Amino acid sequence: MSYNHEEIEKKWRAYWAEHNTFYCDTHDFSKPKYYVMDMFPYPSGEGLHVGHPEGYTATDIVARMKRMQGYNVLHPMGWDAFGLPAEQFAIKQNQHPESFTRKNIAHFKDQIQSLGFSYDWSKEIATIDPSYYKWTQWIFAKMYQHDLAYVADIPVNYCPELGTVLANEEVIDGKSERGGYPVIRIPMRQWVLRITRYADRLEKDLSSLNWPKSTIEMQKNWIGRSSGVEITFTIQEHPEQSFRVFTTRVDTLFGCQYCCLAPEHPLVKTLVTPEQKAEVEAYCDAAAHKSDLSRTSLEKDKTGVFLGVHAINPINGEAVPLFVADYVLGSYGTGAVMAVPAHDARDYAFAKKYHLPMVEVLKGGDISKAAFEGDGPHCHSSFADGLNIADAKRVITAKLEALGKGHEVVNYKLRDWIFSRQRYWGEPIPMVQTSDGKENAVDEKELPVVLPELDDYRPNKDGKPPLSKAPASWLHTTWHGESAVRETNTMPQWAGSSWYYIRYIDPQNENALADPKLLEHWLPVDLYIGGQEHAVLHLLYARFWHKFLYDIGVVKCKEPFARLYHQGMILGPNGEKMSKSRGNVINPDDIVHSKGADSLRLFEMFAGPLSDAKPWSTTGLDGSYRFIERVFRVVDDPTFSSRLTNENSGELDTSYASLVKKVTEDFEALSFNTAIAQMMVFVNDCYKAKSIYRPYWEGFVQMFSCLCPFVGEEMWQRLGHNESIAYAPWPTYDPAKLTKNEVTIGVMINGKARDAITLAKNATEEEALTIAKASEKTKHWLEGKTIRKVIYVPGKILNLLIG
RNA sequence: GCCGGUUUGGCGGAAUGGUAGACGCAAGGGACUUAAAAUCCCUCGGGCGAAUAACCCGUGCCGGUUCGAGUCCGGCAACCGGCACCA
Repeated sequence: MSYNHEEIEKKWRAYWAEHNTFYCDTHDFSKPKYYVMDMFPYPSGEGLHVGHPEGYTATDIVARMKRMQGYNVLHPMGWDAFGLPAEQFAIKQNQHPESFTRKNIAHFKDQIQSLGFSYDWSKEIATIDPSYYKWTQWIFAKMYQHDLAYVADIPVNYCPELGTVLANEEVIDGKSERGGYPVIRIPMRQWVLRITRYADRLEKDLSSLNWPKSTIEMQKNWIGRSSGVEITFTIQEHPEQSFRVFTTRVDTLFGCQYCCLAPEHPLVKTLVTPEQKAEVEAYCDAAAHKSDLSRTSLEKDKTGVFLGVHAINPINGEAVPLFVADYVLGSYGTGAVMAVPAHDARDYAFAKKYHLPMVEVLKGGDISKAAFEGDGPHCHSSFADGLNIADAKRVITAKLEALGKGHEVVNYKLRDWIFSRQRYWGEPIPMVQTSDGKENAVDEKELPVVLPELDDYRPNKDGKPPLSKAPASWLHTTWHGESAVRETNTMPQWAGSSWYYIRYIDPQNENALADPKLLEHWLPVDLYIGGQEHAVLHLLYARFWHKFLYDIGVVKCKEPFARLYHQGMILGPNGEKMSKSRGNVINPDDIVHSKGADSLRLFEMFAGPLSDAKPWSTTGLDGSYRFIERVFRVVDDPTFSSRLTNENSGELDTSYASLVKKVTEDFEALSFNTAIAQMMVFVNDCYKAKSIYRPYWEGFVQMFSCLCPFVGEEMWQRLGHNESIAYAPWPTYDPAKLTKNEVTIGVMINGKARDAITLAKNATEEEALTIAKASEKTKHWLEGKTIRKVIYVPGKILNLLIG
């Protein structure tokens, strides 16, 4: 009998299911809690990808270790099940997207269970369950009541050919991803969430998180906090009129040569002179029809039109021309800027194009060649002359404040979140419009607003949502006795994933998102692993909802995910991203069948650091399989198992202590590849040893079972245990066994490694020197030389400087 | 352009500032076998060499700090990811 992965995996999968091995009693507060979760998958028709098991294995290892360490571990899984592919499938096949989605979920679940993850399936949730989206809708309704949701006419990507609105991700270079038809921007009624109200907290609280630096930076950049000064300019020709600009470089105010309004700025229409009117209107019309993309793809070409009026610079009373220019964004700051050609690259380009003057107000560059954006002493700046940027900002701001013409402000790049989609397969937005045109949130007791069945899931040609064709019995309802019409927009896919970590804690609760006591105990999530592609959107949206729930007292902590980690991609064997078109896709089912789930898990963890992209390697997978066989042989093959003894000869003491220490630390640090390397070292040592102390081998099997749970359980049973290995107490080690009395250290001569000596760990410098001098190699190097200096670091190095 | 990350043998990768290359893959050799597979053991950065003798070179490139740098500091390059007229 040898290692038969199929038989072993089948046996233990059934055992875990039958014994409910991984059930987590969330009400049991007697043990410390550990909440570890994965980003839940979208159950596509394609089935599981080999990338999925990577992150899932990582969380599973940690979950298993924590269980053995005595934690009450919550390790759930669920389904992010609304989404476009199911809707498109439904349109094509003219059947409800739910049946397709449920089938995919069943397939995903079977695949995931074949991989031996220790999920507590009693916590399983799907975002498409009405019992789940009831609470997604509840959160939206609460947000509306707290003035965080509003309706606005927002330009959307509309594709006339397809007759539908598209998400930004579905628009590539101004054309629809499917079909390649032109996409235009037209305003449409949309629900919007006021995430901007949370911009400061979303930024500030990033510092409290144990998250990858890159992700924190991405979120910071996305939020885009920027502090500067708002300055009021009055119009020379209409002294009663004024506008405000935002600048981060108030120190250059004396260099302002013109000002620009965005085409959307309300003053454009009212200020423009009759002579300029035609040209300005044509310019603004053109800008309005440009998509964001084509407006920004113009990049270097800065254009604008003079409005015929002038603005007065409050710092020196100078009148400067006022333009409309589409390089100024209507949606950021005040929608107006002061232009300092000498010290801003964009203003420089614009001034060059229209032959506008420029004045250098800060020395250090050459403005005949380019704008100078560095620091230096100011000039042509009156009382700010000679000051650097920071000091000039201070004195000029103070002056503006004294004049009542300026004050410090903070701006954010972050925009409000367009939350509605003109699609069928999403959560209905729980709003109704009464005949007075007012928007009203559906009462909690009326939730959920269940998606109605439709005859036809296609979007309307006019871009109206599919739900507008819902039966009248659904569309027409009442609100507090008044007749009302239901909202037909649905929520984006991000909605359900913005709070699912809360629902896992208490998934059956019918009266609340979850029991408050449980929430207080279990949140935040201790470890959250998923792809970096969610670094901004999902992770920012979830933080936003969490902070809102904090504000209304639902959760007690400020952040949902204390520790976050991103797994790297599994690349094809050729080192390229896996894709059907490249023909380098590896199917996990094939691997589970040929080499077993344990081999797949072990390989993916051993291939390299968790966060790195790693190429698939068939020979590497074979290596993992061989290692499992090598391990299994110790209990399975009598020539090895006969070496297991109950008496400790001591020969594996150091190796075992190193193993336990290293594996415990590395698992905690998610450094699985090095933990596995140490396990291999230990197994190699066991192979060489005359006898293997049984408790050491059992400790090894426990740690190994976190990686390879099927074969781990099998070995545990063969070692004589009747209970699952999952709750066996985590191995400990005697630190004294780690400190060998003798160590080998390097001997350096003038900083170059020349020799190695073995000596007592705590040997003195004199002793080390004596031993080194007795060594042939060192003796050779010292011949005829004088030792000028000795650097001795006990246990590390002996460096002799000679001359 | 800006912000992050990466760069170490034939390959994946190890190295609290202390003998670079752990562990694995591939390759080569040996044992076992009638033979093969499997398994077990050994070798395996480059150069010079008969050598598992000695020496020299070596962690993308150029400099610096240090007794000592893959690791710290300054500059540069290439690649990957994100953002991109945000005033």
